[in-house]
Amino acid sequence: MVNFTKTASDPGSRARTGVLSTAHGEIRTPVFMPVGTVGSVKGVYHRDLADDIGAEIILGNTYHLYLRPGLDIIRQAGGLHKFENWDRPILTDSGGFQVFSLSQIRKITSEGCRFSSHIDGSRHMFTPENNVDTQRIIGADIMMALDECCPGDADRAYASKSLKLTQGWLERYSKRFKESEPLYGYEQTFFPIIQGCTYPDLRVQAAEHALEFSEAGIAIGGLAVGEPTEVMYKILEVLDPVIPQDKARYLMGVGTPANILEGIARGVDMFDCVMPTRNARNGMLFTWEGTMNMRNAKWAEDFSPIDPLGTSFVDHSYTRAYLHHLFIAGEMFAAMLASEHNLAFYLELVRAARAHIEAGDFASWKDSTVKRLSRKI
RNA sequence: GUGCGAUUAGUUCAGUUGGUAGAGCACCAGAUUGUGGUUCUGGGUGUCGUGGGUUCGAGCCCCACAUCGCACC
Repeated sequence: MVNFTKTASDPGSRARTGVLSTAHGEIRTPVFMPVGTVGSVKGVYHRDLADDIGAEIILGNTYHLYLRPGLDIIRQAGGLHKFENWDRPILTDSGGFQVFSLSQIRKITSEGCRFSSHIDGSRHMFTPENNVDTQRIIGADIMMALDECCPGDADRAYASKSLKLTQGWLERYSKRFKESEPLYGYEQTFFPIIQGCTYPDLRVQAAEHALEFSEAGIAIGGLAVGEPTEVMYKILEVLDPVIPQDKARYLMGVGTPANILEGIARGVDMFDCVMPTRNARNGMLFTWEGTMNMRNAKWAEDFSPIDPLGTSFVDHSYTRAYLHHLFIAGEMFAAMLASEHNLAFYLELVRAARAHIEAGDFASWKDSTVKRLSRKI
């Protein structure tokens, strides 16, 4: 049985620690989940993901995996865990966000969403029912409900209409989930998603509805999609008292190191974001002292370690000058080293947060840390 | 040795009837939030080969020289 247990709370904030138990192992929260869209965390060995970085769970994406390699291949492989050789937990996003962000041609109705593939233009449709079936085939430990991600600047009428659609889909998704079985002999759970855009009353209504379908956890979607950061924090504060303490809270797609600490301070347990890996490929490193753009000429003759405070082996095995050279030369090794560093930093960040929550001094630590993290060096 | 062509940003090259120069790439910066190994934004970094001449004014016209390329002897 997939379940969440709260283990400690911080006296100065809403932060808490917990354990989410799944068939593929326990996840200690707060946690950051590296994104592995198409069955790979880009540029990182699974060995390093587990042992060097310390990832306890990674993501896969239903939209991408459905289009390529396709469900037949994944079923033949025995599920995504076996296919990509990862024996720790996996969470799959439903693909609702990708239909929103990637597909040029899409039509959303109460039945589901029609879209055309960004790969070959072929036409497809996701319904709540076939989305459950698809995530059963992928075999994720945690499946995500199909939802419509509302733009951050949507007006109230649109946000309200969109929310109703998401809620109708959720009811059908939950029904199909209960009526279906796992394919590979281990239990799966699913998280409903709270939408409602930037409107507090819609968010509360959305949370109350979604909680009816929540098992171990619940997700907060539709944030960090164009609205100001303060608005996102405000929504988290509105939702915190509405969600019971025994549900894991997953803030989807967020974010910067500062966003994560502020999210933890507002009761969030789980995060995922492409930022550590995508920005790594563009030469940006996150460190305890701030961000570094490794493409900048100032690193050309800096023969000190990549990050003296870093926990990854790459931080101490290679110099800044070398990494700078690799980026300027366009070497794929540059993206690999930077991705390894950034993910190791993100995981160290949430490990440190857990330690400070357990020590009871998270709030003050968070305030001083956020300032350091936001600098440019 | 002779003839022809070329010489403009780091590089490859544009540059109108003469009005003190632009583009791609590179380079230098910035962005990136449920990932299309992307993408986007901003920045011109110059002794127009050298020295003379014509002209109110020359990257452009004239002369000489230098260097490179091609062809011929």
